[in-house]
Amino acid sequence: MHLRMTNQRERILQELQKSGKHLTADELFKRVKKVMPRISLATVYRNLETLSAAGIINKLEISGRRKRFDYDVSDHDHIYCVHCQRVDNVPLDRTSIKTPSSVTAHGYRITGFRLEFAGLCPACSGKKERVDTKIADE
Amino acid sequence: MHLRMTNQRERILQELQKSGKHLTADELFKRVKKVMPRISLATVYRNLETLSAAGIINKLEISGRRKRFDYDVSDHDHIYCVHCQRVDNVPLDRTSIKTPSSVTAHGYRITGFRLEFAGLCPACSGKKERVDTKIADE
DNA sequence: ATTGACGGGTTAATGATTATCAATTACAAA
DNA sequence: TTTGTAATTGATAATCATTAACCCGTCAAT
Repeated sequence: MHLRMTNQRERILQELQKSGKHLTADELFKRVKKVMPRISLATVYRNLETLSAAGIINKLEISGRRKRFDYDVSDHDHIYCVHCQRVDNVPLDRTSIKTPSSVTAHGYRITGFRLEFAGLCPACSGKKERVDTKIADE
Repeated sequence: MHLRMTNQRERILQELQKSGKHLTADELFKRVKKVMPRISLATVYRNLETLSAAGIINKLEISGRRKRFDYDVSDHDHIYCVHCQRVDNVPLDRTSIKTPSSVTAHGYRITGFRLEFAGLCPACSGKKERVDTKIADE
């Protein structure tokens, strides 16, 4: 099952790579639109789904609502800003995490895990001092 | 800042505790409705938000779309079934996870982390054999 | 040329959650 | 008690992200 590289599919992929960021479908749509004004948002969603299903890109489901997509498919974890929703990579030693035994996991057959850090990005950390109290009980 | 315990607020809390599960707003709504038929879904959403903001219950944002609420506010991680969405606790030693330094985390001020396991619950694991292939590339 | 699968664009629909708003209730001061 | 004020409720509309439906165009194999 190899997949056809259509113009829009390729452009979506290119823009994601070029950005070097973890973009939402909507953000990517805006970028691609600049170069392909007639592209549809549905096409972006469809192709992001197709591409991630094919393992070419990575679909991230971070806390909060919108999915983000990552050109980097290698194993790594993420950190997101609780204030501006920005997402960055966290190069971390994942080997420290021991998969719990089936017993402790109520008999589940474990297929994977996800580690995600939360915090304030440099920009938001600087701007807001009193956010700390709000973050504390979140 | 203490919060007023209204009838509906208390009942929502009670039902969540009684269930012993990780329920969605909607599931909880159905349960509470049996005993308070006039309660509104919005009231359930509002109070779950209020209660979790006050630290009385825990709001879980697991992969996927719907939020779930947990009566247990102690530090623990979760596992969810990729097939039926069920969520269970994972008693795990969280101390094994080292918070990355600010440097590796792009200068973030880290406030917390979330570890979440995915898998097939006993029920779904038994029923479906060929799900494995589907799960594999997800 | 014909067929048929695959994408694409447009638009409508869905599902979860949040916002709005008028009516009601709780509580504290008079 | 009465009254003023603010919080809370129920009903409903709105929002947001995502997906589905639909029809049309393109290209590759027949």
